[in-house]
Amino acid sequence: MGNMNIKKLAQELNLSPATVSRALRDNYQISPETKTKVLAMAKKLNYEPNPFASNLRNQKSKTIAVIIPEVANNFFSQAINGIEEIARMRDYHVLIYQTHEKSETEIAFTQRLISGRVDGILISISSETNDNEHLKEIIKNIPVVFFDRVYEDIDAVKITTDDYESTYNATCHLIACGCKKIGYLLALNNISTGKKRFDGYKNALKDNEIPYNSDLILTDSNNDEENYEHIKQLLHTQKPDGIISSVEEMALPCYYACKELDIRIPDDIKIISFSNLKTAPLLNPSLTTITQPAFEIGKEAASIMFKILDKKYFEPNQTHILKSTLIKRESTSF
Amino acid sequence: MGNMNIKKLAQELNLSPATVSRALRDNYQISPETKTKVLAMAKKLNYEPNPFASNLRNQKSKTIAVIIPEVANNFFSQAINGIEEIARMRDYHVLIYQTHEKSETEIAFTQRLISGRVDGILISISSETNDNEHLKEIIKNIPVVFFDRVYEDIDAVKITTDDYESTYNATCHLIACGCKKIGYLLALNNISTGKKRFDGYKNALKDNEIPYNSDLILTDSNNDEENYEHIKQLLHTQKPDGIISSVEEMALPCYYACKELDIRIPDDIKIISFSNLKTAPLLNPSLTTITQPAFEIGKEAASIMFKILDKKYFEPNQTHILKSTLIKRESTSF
DNA sequence: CTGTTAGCGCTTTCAA
DNA sequence: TTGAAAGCGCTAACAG
Repeated sequence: MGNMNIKKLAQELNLSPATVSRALRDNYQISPETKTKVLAMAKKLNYEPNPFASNLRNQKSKTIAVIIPEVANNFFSQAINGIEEIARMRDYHVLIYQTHEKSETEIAFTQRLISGRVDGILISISSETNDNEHLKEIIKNIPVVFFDRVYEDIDAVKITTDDYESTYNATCHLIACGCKKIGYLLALNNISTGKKRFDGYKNALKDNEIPYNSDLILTDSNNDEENYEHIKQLLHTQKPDGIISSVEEMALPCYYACKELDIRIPDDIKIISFSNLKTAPLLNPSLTTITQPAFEIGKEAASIMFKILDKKYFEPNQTHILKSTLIKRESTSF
Repeated sequence: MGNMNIKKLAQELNLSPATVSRALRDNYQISPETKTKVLAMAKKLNYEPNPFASNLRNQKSKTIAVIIPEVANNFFSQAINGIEEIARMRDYHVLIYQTHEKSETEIAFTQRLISGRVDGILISISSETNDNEHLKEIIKNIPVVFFDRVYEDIDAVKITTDDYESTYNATCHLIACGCKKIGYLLALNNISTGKKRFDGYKNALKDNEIPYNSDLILTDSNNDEENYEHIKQLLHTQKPDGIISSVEEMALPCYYACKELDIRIPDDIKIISFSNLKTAPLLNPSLTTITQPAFEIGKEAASIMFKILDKKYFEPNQTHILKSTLIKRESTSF
């Protein structure tokens, strides 16, 4: 029977399209009888309004975009879960874009979105990024909420966790456990998220009067094998008795390397990592983690986006900070 | 400067909107000089065509929908990764919908999509589902590709893995390792995916002349705590020497239960599970897994969708089967 | 309470 | 090679 549309539906009912439109949108001007008739016929004929026509007419899309580095990541997939949950409650649609950490891809996506395809953008920036002119531009036209990985120098709402405190506390914890030579696996060091985490580590050392030693710092090389070799080297040559890993992706090869080098965790070395790995307690031994409330961050970011869209949000540049949890595992006993 | 549109852009260039439109779409009728002028101005003014206007006009959306049970799942997040990769190459947009295993939600989503909001739908069905009239309906209007979790009785393209062979081989492997009493953690038993996996187990037993014992079968109860208690009970009362888990979500509590009950893996019991957990080799001991090529399934599903959209696909009801891998871990030695 | 009409921004005949 | 005009399906003014 081809595609249904409001005109055909109106004909079927001997009404004008306008009346049908109003009835479907539960407009107060329409008589109850007409409404029920229209609704019944719409259901019977399986009518769904064409969203592009409405979007074009209304200049809004009932859609939000989520730009993230990677879906297949324990943090981001949980965050999407939270975002989608809120969006569904509002009958909004969710578009997903992965940058794979490439600044170029991020720019291309944001550029495409200035067309009005979405009512708002939730973004967690790529680690490669440093130039953010594209976002400063787009922010003038579309509401943007940053989450987890944010630009410090952009005026916008930001949802993060307490990156600085997390590593500060974790480092202090290791020191309290007797560690004297704590290595740091550094990632995201181009962006504030990574810088804050690193600062937390450095300041914890300073406050505990442990000298900072750059030989104990290993920077992510964005190449799995290379990374693994570097980690092995660090463990072998420096023999740290503690490790703080700023991302899960570096903690895991560190685990492998310890196995290969016969370094016992936690006796020879204690490892704490940012991680949202659900099986952390099952690892051998358990991974002590700084766990971010990923799901809640997603929900919070989406909720605030809807407040903005509803014009019910009045603190345009506020940063909301949710707390991460340092999860110590019984089985690892630290 | 408000929102740019093709009319303003045309004015700026002293051309008609029609010409500008053609130039932007690289129409052969337009002179090269005009094209370069138009392109330059479009870039300068940050012009992006309004997608809703084009979609309305062209009756297509450059968007595909992905309907899945859950994003925060190792299999599905990797599959999305594959889908998004292919979509990006074609400048397509990807909408994500999570059913959370609820049939009702699945129906609501598909219903909303008959409006033409998307050019195609990739779906992995919810485990709760049994009625699929909604999909039979929608399939008449929009191309649908099923992946991983499919309806057997719907005529459509399907991408799956070799569910039957996977559990058949895994079970044979356990038997070859000396297991005589193999339990089965049953999930997805309403849908063909789960049924095939279960059949593989049962037939492997039969072919090895091991009697089927329903006391060794534990059905997923959709409640984490309840599940955990049931698993503990199974382990305690039946004392199986092997376990096949049809989903990762049941293998992990089984691991916990073994720890609690002091059952040694793999000495007392050997566990094999469907799983796309990247850290499986780091578990204590390593989890032997049936690992599905999640990323490749996503890519394959998306590729075939685009062939369909390009009218270059001519086997409407074909099922494509990708092979899973039984990954044995050295450290577990089985 | 309902109908007529115009227009959202784009593309595509048809005409020049 | 370019322009004028119509229309995709919907909704909001305006009119009755």
